[in-house]
Amino acid sequence: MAEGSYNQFCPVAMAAEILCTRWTMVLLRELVCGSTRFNELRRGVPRMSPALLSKRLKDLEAAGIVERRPVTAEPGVFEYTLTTAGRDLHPVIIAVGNWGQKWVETDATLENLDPNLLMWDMRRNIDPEPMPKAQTVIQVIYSDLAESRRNWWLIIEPDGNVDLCSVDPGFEVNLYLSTDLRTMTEIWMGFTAVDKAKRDGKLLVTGDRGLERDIEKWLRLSPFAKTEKLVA
Amino acid sequence: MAEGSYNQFCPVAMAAEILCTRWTMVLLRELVCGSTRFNELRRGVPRMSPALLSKRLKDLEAAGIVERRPVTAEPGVFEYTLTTAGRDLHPVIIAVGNWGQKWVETDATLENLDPNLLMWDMRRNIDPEPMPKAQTVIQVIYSDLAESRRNWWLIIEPDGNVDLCSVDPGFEVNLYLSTDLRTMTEIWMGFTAVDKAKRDGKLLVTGDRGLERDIEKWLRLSPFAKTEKLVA
DNA sequence: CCGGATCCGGTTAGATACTG
DNA sequence: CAGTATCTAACCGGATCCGG
Repeated sequence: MAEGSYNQFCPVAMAAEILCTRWTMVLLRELVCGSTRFNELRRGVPRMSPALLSKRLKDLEAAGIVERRPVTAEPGVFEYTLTTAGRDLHPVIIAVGNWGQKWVETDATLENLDPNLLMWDMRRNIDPEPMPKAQTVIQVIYSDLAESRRNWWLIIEPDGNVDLCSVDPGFEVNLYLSTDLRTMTEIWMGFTAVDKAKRDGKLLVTGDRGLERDIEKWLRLSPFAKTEKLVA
Repeated sequence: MAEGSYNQFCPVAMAAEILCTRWTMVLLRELVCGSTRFNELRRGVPRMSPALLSKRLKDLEAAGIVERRPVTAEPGVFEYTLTTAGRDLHPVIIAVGNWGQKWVETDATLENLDPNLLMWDMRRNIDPEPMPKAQTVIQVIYSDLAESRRNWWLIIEPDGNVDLCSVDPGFEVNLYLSTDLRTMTEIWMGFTAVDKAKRDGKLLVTGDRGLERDIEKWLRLSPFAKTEKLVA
């Protein structure tokens, strides 16, 4: 009998033994979202110690959820990918996230503002389809933050790849979003509409008129933003 | 900022902070299944210490998932019931359980045999509808277990209420199920069919012919038994 | 009996630093 | 880049005890 076991044959308990240890669900979200490298995963779970991340990845591998493979082109570098069983956790993540969006208080959520996580999330959800077919640079300015976390650049390449920089890449900027971190997070979460933030003077959009007009097309919100919120 | 927080505004992380602490998912399963009293809950999570159960119930109450109310008829006795937010966790439990049924190895599951939990689960899933409209007593005999855990009686009252006894209640028995704990658990989990267990001589059913014939009607299996299993 | 609270020893997680 | 090592703090399990 395993050490940390609940000793219950019920599939909820058997699954919870694997899935409901500290950080595991958040780590799985990162994996489901497509992160594969150790340090890429670290960026998605910055408060998780590397030692624990390493242990959890081993546990998930032992559970048949994750596969660890050396990257042939880069010696000493490894890739963590979900197995079929791991990809099948998607409905679990969705169910947990939907419940959180619906029932966790907005105020509690907004106590955890983090520009790094927010920009990282925005980056991987940008839709390049409605963008110009040339390189496009969007600068986000959080006027309430200290210098080192204030300015962010999203660079959308013609091939649709999106890069994120926190230091000025030196390219011409096509669109500026000037706001504060809380407002941008509220928009991302679906708590506040882009139009309302603009009307309230909390979001200032300047630059290319086409990009500004299409902002609700290319700036995709959190996958859970559409879920109805039932508590304040 | 809360102590054990992941510090992530993502709804998966916010929900996981509440739901993915040790024992919580299993406790929620008990609540979803309808247990309301402290000691009734203990019976569903026997390996959880009462101190931790008490703490978790407080946490769930603070999270708006559980309501604790004194039972008016019985002073000093309390009832724990799910709020609307708590009942809305049903899809989460189902998603976790389905994943567990599909992907946790059968052998791992069957390392956690427990006649008490099994009978407790069977009790609350008996369907009285296809049963005779008189009191019906079913005795389950686990021939591989020690005396104290070998014999169990399920008593189905005419009104559909089902009682479970581990000491002989003295009633006339209408049907006997003689088997071993692993076989009965395999049947309950949907790993083995009743017919196959009978053919293999691992389950012996004697007594009322009508009850025997209808066994697959009134003996409802685990809610996850229908989920396809994809690993050995 | 019911509904916990208390104490103590072992395990787990966090912080930080360090290595190939 | 991809992790280990080490130390400390928090948490958990098990037993016991207590008031109504």
